[in-house]
Amino acid sequence: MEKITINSVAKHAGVSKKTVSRVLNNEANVSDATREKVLAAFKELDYKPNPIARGLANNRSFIIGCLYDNPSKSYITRVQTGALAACQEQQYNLLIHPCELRGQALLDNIDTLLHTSQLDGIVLTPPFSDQKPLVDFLKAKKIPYSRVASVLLEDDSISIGSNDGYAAYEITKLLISLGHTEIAFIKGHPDHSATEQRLLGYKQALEESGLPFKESLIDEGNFSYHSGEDSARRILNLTPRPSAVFASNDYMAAAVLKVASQLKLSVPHDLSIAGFDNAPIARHIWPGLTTIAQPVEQMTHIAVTKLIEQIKNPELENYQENLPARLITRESTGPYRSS
Amino acid sequence: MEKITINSVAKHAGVSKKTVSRVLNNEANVSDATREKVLAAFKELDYKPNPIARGLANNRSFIIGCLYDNPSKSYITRVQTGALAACQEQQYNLLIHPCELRGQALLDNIDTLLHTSQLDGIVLTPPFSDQKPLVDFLKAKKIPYSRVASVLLEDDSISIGSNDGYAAYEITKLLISLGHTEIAFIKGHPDHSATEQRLLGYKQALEESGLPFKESLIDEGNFSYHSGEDSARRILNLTPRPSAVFASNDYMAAAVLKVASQLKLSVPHDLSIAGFDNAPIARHIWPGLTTIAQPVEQMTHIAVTKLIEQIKNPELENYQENLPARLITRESTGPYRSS
DNA sequence: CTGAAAGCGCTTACAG
DNA sequence: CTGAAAGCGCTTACAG
Repeated sequence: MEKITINSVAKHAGVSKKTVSRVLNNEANVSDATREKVLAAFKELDYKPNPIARGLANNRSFIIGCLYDNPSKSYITRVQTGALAACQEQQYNLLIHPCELRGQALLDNIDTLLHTSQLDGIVLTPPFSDQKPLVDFLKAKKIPYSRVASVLLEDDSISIGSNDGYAAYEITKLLISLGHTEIAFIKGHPDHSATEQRLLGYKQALEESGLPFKESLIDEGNFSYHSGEDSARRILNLTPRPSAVFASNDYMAAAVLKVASQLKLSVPHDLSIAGFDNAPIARHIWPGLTTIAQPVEQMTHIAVTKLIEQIKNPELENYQENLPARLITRESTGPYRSS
Repeated sequence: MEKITINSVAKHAGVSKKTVSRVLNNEANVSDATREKVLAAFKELDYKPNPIARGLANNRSFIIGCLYDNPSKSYITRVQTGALAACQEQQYNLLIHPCELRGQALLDNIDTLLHTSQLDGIVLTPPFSDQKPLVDFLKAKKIPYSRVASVLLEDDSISIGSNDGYAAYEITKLLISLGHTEIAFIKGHPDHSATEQRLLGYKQALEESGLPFKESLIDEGNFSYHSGEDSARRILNLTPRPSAVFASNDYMAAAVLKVASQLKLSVPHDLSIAGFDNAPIARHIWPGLTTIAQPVEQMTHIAVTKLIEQIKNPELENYQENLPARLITRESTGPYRSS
């Protein structure tokens, strides 16, 4: 069978290919009768426009790039799900680009990506979304981008956030309401702005409840399970031992649970544990983790949708939105008991 | 700044654009002197060929599609990692396409994908890689494809496998060598051919050791954590209670561990548990899971590399390879003790 | 409301 | 070994 192109359709419908193009792009200035004829031809010939030809004529690729560097597979999958849905709705393709923030020559890497894949736009996920040099680079190159981030900058870019600080505040408040006063905190990776936000929420909850902030209860993690194990060993050997631990993500919280088990501590009887992210592991371990669920898919979906809208219409003003997170209470947190 | 195209390079180097094209594609029949001149021009102008224009002229997109439908995020990520690496090595882009095997009109979905994204080829991961109708469809459409699969068909397609049956045999043998005779088995999702392969390996190990195969010890799962919980509740209430459980993947094995904890059974003292896949959860829970590690990234890498080679040279004969899996022993398995 | 021309940045024949 | 022409399947000006 021969190839069905815009020319076949034009011939079949008895119009010029420019007219076919108009119908294809939903342009005005086509009479209803003509439009009908062309649409009928589309159906009869089972015509599918060639996006490559379209791209060349338009100087567009209809491809959005998605940048990430995250140890959590479930987070990545959620980002992809949201981005993919938005792309499909608008007939765009999604190109995934995992890469290391700390890798050499990030900007070179991105520059090459932009050229070789001819991206029309790029969506930045944490920690890239908080990288000033990267954002400036894209701005200078005039590449449309949008950010899925934990902080809304006073930037003029498209950013979709979720209030990490407030969520951390809420979960700390929960621990306090259960009677805990010695609450350890495990920090995340310093490259992520969420790390600082979550710590701020923790501090604020303590302060509001009149509890002292103790530097000795703060431990450095980096979001990995392994770092959580190390932190847990240090924290659970403190005297007095904290009665609760709030880890900045669920992997580290799961590691705390493991170390607690090894130390024969019963959770939540001897120790309450809270995490962040609602990763699958939060419900795959026992006891399940009390944690924070963010609407990651939805955030990414909006970020990509707005990005494509801006690509189609560069005049569009920028868009910022903060979506709410949700506290999920499971079995890993319980009332304080003196030991 | 103006755009650098093949014309700019041709002018700069003082040759025709056809000659530039030859250098670009590493074709023969270019004098060394000319080649040098052109290469120098590439550098001086920082020329990057436009893949879209190339694609249109070639009737190629330089895009490979990756099809998957898998509940395990870590598996998906591993597949993507391998596929992405292979694509980048050969200057291809990767398009991810999660979709439901059981969804309505799979073939329509794929047909649309092929057209709207202009894929040059497609890599099938389980369970798609075992779908005869899908494979036949691609063959009829003459779309190059390759399979990452648990079974090598006597098919003429590119397939990269790993011997699931043998791995399941090995892990069952391990349990038997530890003294277990009542070993329950939780099956995976029926759509995956791995499900049957793993059961076969289990059976073979029993048989070889002179142990009877008991239908009552086999439970239906579907690879999800939830199904593992259900199976575990049934299995751990059997009389006599099995002293070991081999679950067809790690999520179900983790669920068995959870149910065992709830029933106050100590692992591995009262119950040994083995999984499959070496998912992150296998080392994130305590005790860690004895399991099987397959070289998923490597399998996918080879599958995509061979696919692209075949796209570039359709004369190439098909390629089949089986990679070995590896048994990983952790704390969840131990010697049999009578209760 | 409709169309003929030129062009997007490359490559495939075809000449020489 | 090198190049001028035509074309890939669309779209953007420009006319009418």
